[in-house]
Amino acid sequence: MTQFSIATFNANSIRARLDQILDWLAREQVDVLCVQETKVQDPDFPRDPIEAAGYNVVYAGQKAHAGVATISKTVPTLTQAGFDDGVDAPRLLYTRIAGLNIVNTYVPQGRELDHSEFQHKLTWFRQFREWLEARFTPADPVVWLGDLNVAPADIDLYDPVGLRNHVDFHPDAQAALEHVRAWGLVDVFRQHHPDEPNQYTYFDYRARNPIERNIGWRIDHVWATPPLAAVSTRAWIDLDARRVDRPSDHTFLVTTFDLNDARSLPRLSS
DNA sequence: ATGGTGGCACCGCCA
Repeated sequence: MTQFSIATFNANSIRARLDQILDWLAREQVDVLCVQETKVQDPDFPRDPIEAAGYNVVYAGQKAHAGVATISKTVPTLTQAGFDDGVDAPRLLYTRIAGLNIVNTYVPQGRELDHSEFQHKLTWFRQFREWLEARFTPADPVVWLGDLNVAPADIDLYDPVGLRNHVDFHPDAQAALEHVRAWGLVDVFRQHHPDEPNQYTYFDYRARNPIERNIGWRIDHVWATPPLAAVSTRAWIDLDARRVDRPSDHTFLVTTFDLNDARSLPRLSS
């Protein structure tokens, strides 16, 4: 049984986390790693060391903020950065790999409820659903993953009461994310871990010992269309990859799929 | 604890 593994990681600067990423790839041997917050403009992207490690990489970035990259063992047959208007290029990177439509996104965080960036966040989700609708149907093999900057439910963060009005947990943000889900997506991590608490992908390193004190959020996600979710075999959060000497605040989130079970995967051939 | 740390910019901004 061939397992196809796809991971996501908000690096908060791919140059600062390059050693961590290369070490992790060497150990986990995933087929695809989607990276967010690369924080580097394309001419300065560290593609040589990634290719030297035996991986292909495509990327769309800008100076200092946002930016996405998709690292893969095989070369994507299709690549597109950003929405069609080209305005949001550093937040969305679409690739087609092994017949799967892989959408790597870094959703706007939103800053504060009364900030225009929060409206941008809500608009972004609506725009993203339209982007999906224009290209795919829920019968296609589509996987959407990345830093989605929303904890979908109370179980997905450490203090659902105190953080009710946080931009990553506000009902408006949850509804905007739900609007995308309702197009036809399944939370693959939750599918494998229903009702399991304390499964977090983000630990704010402004708090002291956030992992030990469980100060976490599940805001990074892997969502898939039903036929693809149906052949997912596992999903897990890799807390061990965190570096003590240079801690990242997000973790690696990994999902595997059994692509040999292709009966339910129409249009899988690339 | 309305702080805290970390990254990259440039001497503040963003998360």
